[in-house]
Order: sequence, then C-alpha cells, then structure tokens
Amino acid sequence: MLFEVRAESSIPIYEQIIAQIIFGVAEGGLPPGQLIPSVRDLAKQLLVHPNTVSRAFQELERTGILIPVRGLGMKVSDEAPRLCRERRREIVRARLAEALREAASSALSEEEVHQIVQEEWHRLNGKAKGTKS
Amino acid sequence: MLFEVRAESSIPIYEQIIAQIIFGVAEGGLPPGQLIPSVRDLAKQLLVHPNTVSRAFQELERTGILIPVRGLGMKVSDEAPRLCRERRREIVRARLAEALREAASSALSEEEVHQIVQEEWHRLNGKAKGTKS
Amino acid sequence: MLFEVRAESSIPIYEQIIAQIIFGVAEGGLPPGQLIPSVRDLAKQLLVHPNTVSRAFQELERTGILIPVRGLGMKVSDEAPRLCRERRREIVRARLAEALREAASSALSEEEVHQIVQEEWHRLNGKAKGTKS
Amino acid sequence: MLFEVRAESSIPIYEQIIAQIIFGVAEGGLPPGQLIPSVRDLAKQLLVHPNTVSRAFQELERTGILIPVRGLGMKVSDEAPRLCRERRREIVRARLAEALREAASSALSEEEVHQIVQEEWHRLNGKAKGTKS
DNA sequence: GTGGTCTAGACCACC
DNA sequence: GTGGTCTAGACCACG
Repeated sequence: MLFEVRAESSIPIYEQIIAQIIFGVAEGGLPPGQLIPSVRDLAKQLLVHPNTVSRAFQELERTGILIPVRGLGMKVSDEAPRLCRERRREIVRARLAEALREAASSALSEEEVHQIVQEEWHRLNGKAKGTKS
Repeated sequence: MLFEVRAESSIPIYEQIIAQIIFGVAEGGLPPGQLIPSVRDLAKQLLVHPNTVSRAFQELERTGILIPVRGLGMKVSDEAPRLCRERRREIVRARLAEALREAASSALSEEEVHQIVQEEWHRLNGKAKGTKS
Repeated sequence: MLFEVRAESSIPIYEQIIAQIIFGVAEGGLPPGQLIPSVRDLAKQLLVHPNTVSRAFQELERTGILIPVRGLGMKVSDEAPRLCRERRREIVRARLAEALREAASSALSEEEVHQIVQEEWHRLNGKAKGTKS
Repeated sequence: MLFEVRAESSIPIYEQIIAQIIFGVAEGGLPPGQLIPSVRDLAKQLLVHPNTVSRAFQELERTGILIPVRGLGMKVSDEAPRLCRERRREIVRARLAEALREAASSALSEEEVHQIVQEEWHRLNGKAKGTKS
C-alpha cells in the first residue's frame, strides 16, 4: 500500500490522507486487522508534519475505521470495509457535485461539460495509470 | 443580471462574485461597455460587506475584465468577452479536474464515476432549471 | 490652444487640466488677459464632467493664475506667466523625483535608469511630436 | 533584508511592500526557497495592520512570486527571480514614462528635462546611499 | 504558529 | 454618487 500527497492541492493534506486510507480499505488493499504505518513513519514517508498524519488518524478513529491498539499503533476495524465502501462513493459524489454545480451555473452546455469531463478523465488515467491492457 | 452567493459554500464569497461576473460576461448578459452595479448596491443585494464586493471588483480589474470609470463605477472592458469565455472553461475545468483526480484514485470503475456524474448533473439541472412545460 | 486629457492615466483629470493650462501659459500660448474657454465648453471638448473642469479652474484662481471676469468667464492674470514658468519646472521636477526615488531603491544601476529615461523620452517624442526638422 | 514604508506617500502601502519584495528578489537578497517574514512580524516591523501586509502577499502569490507553505508561511518561488527582474524594469519604466509624458507636454527642452533628471538622481543618491568613507 | 476570509467602519480622492 | 485604502478585530483551517 503506497501513499502520496500533493502539497499544492487545494484539498488539505490531512483530508488527502483520510481519503487514501478509505480508498485503500474499500479496495481491499488494507484488510481488517491490518496494522497501518505509525504516525512517525507515515509522516516521514509523505514528508509532512506528524501532527497532520495524527489528525487524519484521529478522524478515522472517530468514524470507527481505525482502532487504536496499545503499544502497537492503529489497526483496521472489522466494519471498516463496509464503512469505507459507502464513504468512498460519498466522497467522490460530494466533490463532483460541488464542481458540477459551478459548471451548471456557467451556462456551458451539457455537451461542453461532458466533453471536459471526458478530456480530464482520460488525461488523468493516461498519465496516472498507464495502459492496463 | 441576477447575482447570488451561498455563504455556507467552501468557496470564498468574493470568488463566487468573481465567477458570476465572469460567467455573466461570457454568456453575453453583461456586454462590453455596460456599467455593473456599484459596490454598495451589490453588497446590499447580496447581504455582504461592501469590502467583499470591492475585493472581487479589484481582482477583475487587474485581470482586465472590468475598467474603472472615475466617479461612475466599473464598466465591462472590450476584451472581457474573450477573456471571460476562456476563463469560464478554465474555472470549470480546474474544479472538475480536481474532483476527478480524487475519483480516479478511488479505484471506482469508469462506469461508476460516469454514473455519478450523470446523476449529479441531472439532479442539479432538474432542481435549478427544471422542465418548465 | 488645444487641450486633451487621458482618462486612463493615474493622474486625476482635474490635475491634467491644471497642468495643461499652466504649461500653456508658461509656453506663451495663453498670454495675460486672454479669456479661456468656459467650463461648459471645455467640458464638452474634453468629454469630462463640468464639475471636473470647474475644480481645475478654482484651483487656478486660488493660485492667482486665472481671474474671474463677471459675465465673461476666466482670464489669464498678469502675473500668470511668471508664476507658471516657476510651477512648470516644479511640477515636472516633483513627478520625476517621485519616479526616480523608486528607481533608486530598485538596485538598478545608474546606466540602466538612464537608458530607460532615454528610451521613454524618445518613444514619447517620436510619437507625440514627430520630426521637427 | 530590511523593509520600510512611507505612510505619507501617494503610493499605497501594500504596493510599496509589493515593490520592495520584488526589488529584493530581483536583487538576490531573497533567493528562491527562502521563507519571508510572517504577516504578523512584518506588520509589527512596518507599524501597519496585518491585513495590509496580507494583501501584498496575496497579490505576490497570484503573480507566482510567492508560494504559500501551509503552516509555515510564504516562500520565494523558483521562477521568482526571473519574474521579478522583469517586473522591476516594468515598474520603474512605467513610473518614469508617466512622469516623462508630462515633462514632454510641458514644452521644456530636452536639455532642461535631462538636467532635472540628473539633479534629482544625484540628490537622491547623495542622500540615500552617499559616500560612506 | 501560519495565512485566509469576513465584517465593520473610517477617511480619502474623484466626478 | 463612485471606487480605493486602511485600521481593527473576529473567526477559521491548517500544520
């Protein structure tokens, strides 16, 4: 499981970390019971302040996705996969809805908006994931 | 030309005002030469502080979209339509790209993402524009 | 005697009018006793608000350069040529000093500053006055 | 790197701050990557309100000269030196051009104008830099 | 600690 | 009337 954050994004770093762990659990890369990297290690890996990682972990603990294990760190909870699959859709939907709201008020036609979505999606996938075939 | 802002949005009010004027010019509702509402009037209409409106106007002036006419107010520049059509696409594209980047990293399939886009788009349009017939 | 103002200049219009009358008197184009155009006429000619012209005239009257003649308008005073030749140098010097102060703090070398002065001066003269020969 | 503003100048304080940072970067006193003083510190040093400093920083960010580092402050961007050297010349040229335009319309001879430039330049340098020996 | 946004209200120059 | 600048101080998100 590899993590990465984009410091220049408008999305706060701690939210990027939260989203990545949620996505990782939803996808199955982080199964229940798995111990996740310590605050210090993850902070070093991501080149961010430990407080930032800590904040992400706190929030994930609050929502029942991570469970603290004394002396060891944090482990993925049993209900995490279910919770994360739900939240994954929610996160994606909320962000897209916000962007589409502005698109809708811009008087761009439905075709133009869809074209932009297509272009951006393929630009990202071509770049990020490469050719799957 | 009607303006409105959503105070609870994560997008700053002054940026919402900027976007609305850009969209208005791009759409043709604000033709070159037109005087736009005064800082004080618009502030009253939007129920925000005049400084907030003023800040939006100044950014639009620096971008060459609005031109100050001393003692009269701000007027739409001649190059504004071209500039605004460009920036409108830019704004929409940037916001969608940010949301799609996260969607791409979520391991949701292309079909699921497109379905969400469809759903949200029609939810917004059904709500905002509706079938008037 | 021809007047003109540049609305987009950072120098207020009424100051441009004041400067032009002062320069006109200093140069001899407006001799003592000469009646200058009325507020209304000059405003129409310059496409500015009559109040703006009026303000310029008031200031020129305050400094003894223009004298009101009841029922006729304003005439150039007898001391005007002397006063204006002094003030002309002063105005030019003050504006240049302000610009040079910033140039001095910019760590540009003396050569670079002089080069800019040369370039700008010739650009203006080539454009505004044409070939004198 | 020392900053100072002249409250009585006709140039707005926030623009003076902008110009000083641009000049500082152009000169090399503020190299890329360097963190500049915080809004609050600089405000205290200049005896102005933090908002005024903040406004200057934001304009420099929009121009790509400063980059916000969340939680740390603002750092000088990599392209800043190039951008600032360009803008420095631009600022100086624009202000001198404005002053020279008026000088040109004053019917003063080229010699007189150059003499004024010389006098003012040496007055400023004698005063500001002087011979320290 | 950092910067960002907003409200509030004063004062100014200009038209 | 117009916009522009500044001070003041609150609140927030982020690290």
